[in-house]
Amino acid sequence: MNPLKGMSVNAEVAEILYEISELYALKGEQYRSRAYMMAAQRIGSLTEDIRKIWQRGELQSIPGVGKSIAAVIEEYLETGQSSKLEELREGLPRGVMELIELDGVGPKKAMRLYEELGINSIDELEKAAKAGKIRRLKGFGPKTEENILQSIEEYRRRQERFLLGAILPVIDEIVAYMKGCDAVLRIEPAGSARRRKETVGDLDILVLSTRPEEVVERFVSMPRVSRVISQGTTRSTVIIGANLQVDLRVIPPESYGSALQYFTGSKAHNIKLRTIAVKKGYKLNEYGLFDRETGERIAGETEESVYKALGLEWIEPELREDRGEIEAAMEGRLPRLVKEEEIRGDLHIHTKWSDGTGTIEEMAQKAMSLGLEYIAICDHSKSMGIARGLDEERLRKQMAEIDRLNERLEGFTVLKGIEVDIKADGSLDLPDSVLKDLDFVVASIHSGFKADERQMTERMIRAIHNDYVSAIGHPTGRIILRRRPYALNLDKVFEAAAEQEVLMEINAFPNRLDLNDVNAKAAKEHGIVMSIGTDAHAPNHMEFLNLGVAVARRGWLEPGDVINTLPVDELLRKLER
DNA sequence: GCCGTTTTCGGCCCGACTGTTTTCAGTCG
Repeated sequence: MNPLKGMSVNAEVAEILYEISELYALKGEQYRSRAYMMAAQRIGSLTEDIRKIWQRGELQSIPGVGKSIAAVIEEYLETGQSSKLEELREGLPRGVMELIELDGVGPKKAMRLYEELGINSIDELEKAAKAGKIRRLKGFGPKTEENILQSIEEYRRRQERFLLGAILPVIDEIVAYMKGCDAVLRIEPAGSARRRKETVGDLDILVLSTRPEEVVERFVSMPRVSRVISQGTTRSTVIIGANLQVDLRVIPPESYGSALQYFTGSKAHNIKLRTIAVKKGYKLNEYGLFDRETGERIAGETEESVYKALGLEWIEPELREDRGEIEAAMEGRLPRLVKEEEIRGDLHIHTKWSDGTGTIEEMAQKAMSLGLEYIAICDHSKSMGIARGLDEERLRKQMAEIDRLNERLEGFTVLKGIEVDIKADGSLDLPDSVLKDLDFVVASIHSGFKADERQMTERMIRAIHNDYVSAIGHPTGRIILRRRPYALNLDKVFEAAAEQEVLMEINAFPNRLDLNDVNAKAAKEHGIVMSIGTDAHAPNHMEFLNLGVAVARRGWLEPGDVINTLPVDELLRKLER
């Protein structure tokens, strides 16, 4: 059974290259390792199916892919295997790879543990550490041994990453506590949270202060800190709760912009930026942009000043993934990203009629309080028995209730909709005779996830060809950290959707975010317009709209790419068939 | 292994912190 099944081919190829990169790192070939890492990262972000690029013979046009890596990719696409990977794996027991998962253990230590003590698994490492064998190695000591044991403990209860939606409230908590210290002049979350990545591995908090020690002191004494990993004069790392790592950086005021830039990342984005700096005779770090010769400060107070001095437009944090944004900034063709305040409605709402907890009116009231102008009620259809899905009769009743409610509401519209189930054969769970009377039809797959790619793709394309479908709901079906996307040829799905002018949903529910950023960008490139819906099952779920906007922004979407930026009358005109 | 208005060879981002070292290597972000 191929563990990569269900991933896109691009993700499979990236995965292979990542593993090769890690194996080279263990062998001490850091530059070769990095080359594979860069190529993997870039391929994971490609919006075009890599098979197409290969068929055109243009693999080497991908930045970071040269002759050798192109050959690895080609072999993998042809045979589903990589002889280079096999070869590297043979040279090293699998367990050694496991060791570098531990905090504080990198390729060098892992290899020495393996070569000198024959350790090739985390379990063996634990035994050796408990027996006091680690401290006897040259360059290791009692402290390292103790840290290894602690890291093993953390590794075992570690949750790889956290949902963005779960992390944002924690950030608010930390910011509020830190503001209680008057040495804190300004505090800002940076890192992947600022980039609004769908999952966050750890938190980076940036503080402006002229009294850094006091700030660090406040930081390590936060209420939920369970372990202090490091505590310096300008920098500290702690674990809060069971396993959330939080990094603090304290920066003097004059370096605000460069520090914010630096700590926002991503790593790949920053490396590229610093390479540009080097070529221009500068040095870029968290304190500013400096002339390499004279040491003179060129920029640093604002992020804009740093980008400008490097010949770039300022780049929105959500774009900073080295997915082409630096090239776009050089050429002045960055997108004008859609903003949260431009979203006028939520196009995927559940109510008590099926498995939601709010009435239609409660959902409308909440939407109004959020400043929205409309919502689309999209309860489940009948085959979702568990969710009390609606049959035609109940749906008609709901539609009548919405009509009555709309008569009472001013400056707000409740749209009549449905989240209709796409059945195994691609037909829909409700007849056209009722779908045609709705304003907004979301069609989604909720069963039969195990079907193969061809079946799944055909099923979805058939649904796209229904005359009354407005949008495909959570198109890939993935649940972040839990369920892989179903096998689907998205390229073909997007082609059909573009041709039929069917929307693709960006489902904003925290553990869905489906389409994701890369797929949203790919859909845009196919000429598809997207709809953002929170899939709210309770009134406060509508606050997740910001997560959907985050995905859209990370997918380079502009206001015209998102249908809910339209006022309700224009929206309805667009949806007419 | 990749890449090129300093280069087709010789570089490859940069600094903080820790633990082990008496001046630095490894790791991390």
